[in-house]
Amino acid sequence: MTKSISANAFPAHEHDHTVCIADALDSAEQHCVAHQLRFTPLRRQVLEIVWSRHAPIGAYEILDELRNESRAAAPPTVYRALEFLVDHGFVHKIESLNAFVGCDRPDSEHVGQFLICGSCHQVGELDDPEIAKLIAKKAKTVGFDVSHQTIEVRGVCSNCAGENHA
Amino acid sequence: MTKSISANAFPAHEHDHTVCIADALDSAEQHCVAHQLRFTPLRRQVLEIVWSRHAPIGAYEILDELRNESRAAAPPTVYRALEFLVDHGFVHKIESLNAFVGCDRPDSEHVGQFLICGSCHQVGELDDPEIAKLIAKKAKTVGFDVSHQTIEVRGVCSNCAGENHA
DNA sequence: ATCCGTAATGTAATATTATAACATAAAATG
DNA sequence: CATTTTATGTTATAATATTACATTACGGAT
Repeated sequence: MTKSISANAFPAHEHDHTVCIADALDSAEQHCVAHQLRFTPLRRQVLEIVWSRHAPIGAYEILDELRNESRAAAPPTVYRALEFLVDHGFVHKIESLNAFVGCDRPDSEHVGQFLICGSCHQVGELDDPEIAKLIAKKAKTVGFDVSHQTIEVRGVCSNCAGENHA
Repeated sequence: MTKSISANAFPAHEHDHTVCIADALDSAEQHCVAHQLRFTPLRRQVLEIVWSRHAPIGAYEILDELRNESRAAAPPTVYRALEFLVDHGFVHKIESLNAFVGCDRPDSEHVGQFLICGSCHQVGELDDPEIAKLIAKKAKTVGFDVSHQTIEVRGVCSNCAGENHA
């Protein structure tokens, strides 16, 4: 069975963040061991900060958190850690927000399709091959050969839609 | 017949820019008249600059052009004109580039799907309802109600793919 | 035509996001 | 343990975008 939505997509608002953060860090660590990547303290720390927010976080917010955790840091510190995390699929950049979210599926070569809730500001991640294929196919009809897709969708998640019943 | 790709998508590299720029300005002007929008000299000038590039152009590049054309200008001048142009569909923002491209179809309520050529840096615009519908449908399966889609695709356009024959 | 209210633009300052360049430190490799 | 590479520290600056407030131009009422 292929999951078409990430495990971290719009968890119930009350869910236990500590567990999913720990899972994500473990998963990243395992992936790094398996692929001979250096999961340094800084990279782990940045990934933990990203996950802790559980919503898109800006580079300078990460920087503030690092400093709160009494780590000497400047912008390049953060951007370099993010570059590593993005390159290896532990984090995605949301272009339309200039912000970053954690991804718990570093292994799959997925094209993230992001669902950005305008109410709770959390981001769910679809990884639907049908969407990717349709786009590639349509582009091909005009002779365009696709190498990468950026898909970011605004709207309202189910948790938030359900909360207006008052 | 519904066109699924914009007239401005990847014209031959030798095409006559002056004509498409003039067409776009005329089209924008007509739209503004019809909708009681003020197509001021500044807005026209910015739109013309955007179209002249015929590829994504940054706000500060527009600013430089304005100044070249001996118009007093500061960043807000540009960003406000762009806001108007984007709001009314004369220009789209390419989020992944922090840059802007002209659109020649202000009327249609289209969700632009942008094809960004990594070689010539031009941008084609698909406006394919199937893609939009599929995304909305897939999002719905996880309870997400879509209001806006940002779709930006990297790759190589047909003109550029054909140019490597040496 | 003149006044008035609104919308657009001018202007100065500053916020936010991101990178360049070079120095230092830590780790992997032979 | 010496060497090479990779990662991080540090300073400065580039690139993108907005806030706040002053001024001007426009559109509608009289």
